[in-house]
Amino acid sequence: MTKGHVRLADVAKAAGVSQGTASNVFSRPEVVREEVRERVLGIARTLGYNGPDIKGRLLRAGRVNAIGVASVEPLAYFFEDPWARALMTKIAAVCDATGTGIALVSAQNQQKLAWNINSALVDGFILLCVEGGERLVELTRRRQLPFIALALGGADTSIPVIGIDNLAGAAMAARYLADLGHRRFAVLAIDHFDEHVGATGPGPAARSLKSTSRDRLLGYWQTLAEFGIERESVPVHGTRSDRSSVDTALNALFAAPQPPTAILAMSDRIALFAMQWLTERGIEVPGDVSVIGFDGVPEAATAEPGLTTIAQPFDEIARRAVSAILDDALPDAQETLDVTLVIRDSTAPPRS
Amino acid sequence: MTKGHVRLADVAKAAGVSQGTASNVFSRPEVVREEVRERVLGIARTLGYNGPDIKGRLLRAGRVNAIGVASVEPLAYFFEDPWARALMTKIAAVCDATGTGIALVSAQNQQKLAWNINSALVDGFILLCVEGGERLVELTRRRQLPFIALALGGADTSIPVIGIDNLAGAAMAARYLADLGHRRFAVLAIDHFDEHVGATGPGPAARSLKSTSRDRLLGYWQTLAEFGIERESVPVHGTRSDRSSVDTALNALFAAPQPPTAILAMSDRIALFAMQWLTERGIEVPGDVSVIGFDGVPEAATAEPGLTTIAQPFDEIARRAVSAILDDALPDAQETLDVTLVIRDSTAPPRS
DNA sequence: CGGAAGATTTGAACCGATTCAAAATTTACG
DNA sequence: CGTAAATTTTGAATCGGTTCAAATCTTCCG
Repeated sequence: MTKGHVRLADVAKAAGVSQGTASNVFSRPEVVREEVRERVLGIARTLGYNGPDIKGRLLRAGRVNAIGVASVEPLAYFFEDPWARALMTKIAAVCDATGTGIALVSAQNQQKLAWNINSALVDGFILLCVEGGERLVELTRRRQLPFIALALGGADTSIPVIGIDNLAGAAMAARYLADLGHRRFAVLAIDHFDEHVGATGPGPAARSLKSTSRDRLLGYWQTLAEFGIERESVPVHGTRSDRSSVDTALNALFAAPQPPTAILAMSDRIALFAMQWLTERGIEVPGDVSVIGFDGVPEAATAEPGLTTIAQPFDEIARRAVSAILDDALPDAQETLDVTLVIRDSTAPPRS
Repeated sequence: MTKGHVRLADVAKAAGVSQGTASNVFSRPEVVREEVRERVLGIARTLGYNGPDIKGRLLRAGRVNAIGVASVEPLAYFFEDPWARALMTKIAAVCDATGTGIALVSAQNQQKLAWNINSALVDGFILLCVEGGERLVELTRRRQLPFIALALGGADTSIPVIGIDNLAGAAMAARYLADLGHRRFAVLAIDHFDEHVGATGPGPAARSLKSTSRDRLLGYWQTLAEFGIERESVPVHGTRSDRSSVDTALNALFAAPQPPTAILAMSDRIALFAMQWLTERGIEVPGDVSVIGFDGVPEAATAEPGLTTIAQPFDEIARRAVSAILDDALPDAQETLDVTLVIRDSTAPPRS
């Protein structure tokens, strides 16, 4: 057999045509005389040449036809986290329609992440900025490729961002429960803080938070205030978005003399963990306690009971993000999309 | 500012060194005299050059440091299907540890798929062969990169495959239920057939099936035979692995005069749909009907009740698959891994 | 001071294709 | 048949780096 690799040049020589013609046979066949085309293709087959190597083409064309989705979380995050999954599903659908590939970029540590971002073969990046978003943006910027950040709050308007109206969404959630008659609330936050914020008052909380959770918290507070509920009376517990930290928070919450009748969870993931905890302890949802989530992931719909939540327009986010990269249509300003309240069975008026 | 792009050559010229030295500054800094290195780096910064472009390096090095995971399903499949997700989670973990990227390859139609496989910038492929596996293998083969097929049954031993012992797994499932005392079984298959196989007898079923479902079916049959249960008496219903086709199958099944007391589902996904259907109709699991799945996806553990199932060693599969690509350690023969029975709460003795 | 050994730097080839102006060939037509 | 127009083919440049043998520069030592 042929040792080494067969290159286009080899085929061209063997077929007795110029490399330019050989190239055309594969990439613009209509321009080559049929007879020649057949011959070249024949020779190619004989030599075991299977069309142009993508690497050469790429170098020349400069376009990869793939977009990178990056996050500071480990790679498995894309498949494990409900929010990431919901988003990726939609992004995947859009990419599928346009014939674009998806490259997952991530790494355990910052250094590896930097390397991975620099060496990812993509035409641009979609950044999942759950945490440490600024750092991710910083790394990506260097790459000098189009990118768009998701879920990144922040003052820096030079960063193209597609976000959602966290403040309004949280307000909607709080208002819905307050309208149902609830007055004793508790918040389960996305971020983790060392002290239980509920105990230390609202000051440090607002300061130490990432913008997503800050806005959601503000939205809750703002609306509850309208109902005469003061910040200080609403315990806020940080979590790590995993089962055990949610359990810890709930243990503390329900050990108190006046446990909440309504739980404002900053994500569906946390809300679902909370529902599990409650159900396992015989606390009825929504009978004893109402739970409302945030995000609108598919799992919220199939949970038992169905989780009332604030739904993000994943479709729209995905569509805009992909088009921002592919059509180089980066938004001028930071785009903020609206969220909607989806009412299911995890919320009801408090037991009187 | 600099118009166009800054190339390594530009930096070299501006710094008054050869391109070779400039290259070394970035890729093998220890070989360049410190003074020169500093100067070149300084110039680079001034010019806005952020290190070697990956495309050039790639062309030369030939290695991408990414593996492709391909499937004939749409791209969203990777994030939506529980089995794919479970596998991807593990693959992602392994890749994370080795600093390898993941590129998702897939397409709506065969033609696009071929194109996508050919143009994916990867060092090798892991093939998720749920359906149409042979075609996928065929396409990938042309690419002349290392690849390994998962879940591909078949006689062709020239294809490197990591599989599981479907026959033994199915046998284990059937035996467990039969030992519990069940005698009236029904099978929910992964494949879809036009006619309900149960009605037409076992012949066509075995013939028309993909190897995975064929082996599982054979495993069921084989073991049930030991308990004196004949093939003909076990209805086998095809599904499309979606809610509605499972519903259809169950409707037919439970409309019969003697509905089954035990359901052998060929995947957890199907089993979970079945449990939902049963629960919604007030049929108790495992009180009235026992359900056993196959695969061992995470969702099986958190379902209510927990789903008894045959667990695949996802960890091991992922580890071997990735290493097969990265270390070019393609298995000589087809590897078959063992599965294990995981007993949860969806199975119990039949109501006497 | 001469020369060997070691440390740096150079320059050109190479990776595998695409592209395009110019040359060669074919076709069309008076 | 001659020539203009249209169609094909050619050849060399280019994409943006890496690599390595050879050339040059430093050190070190007798």
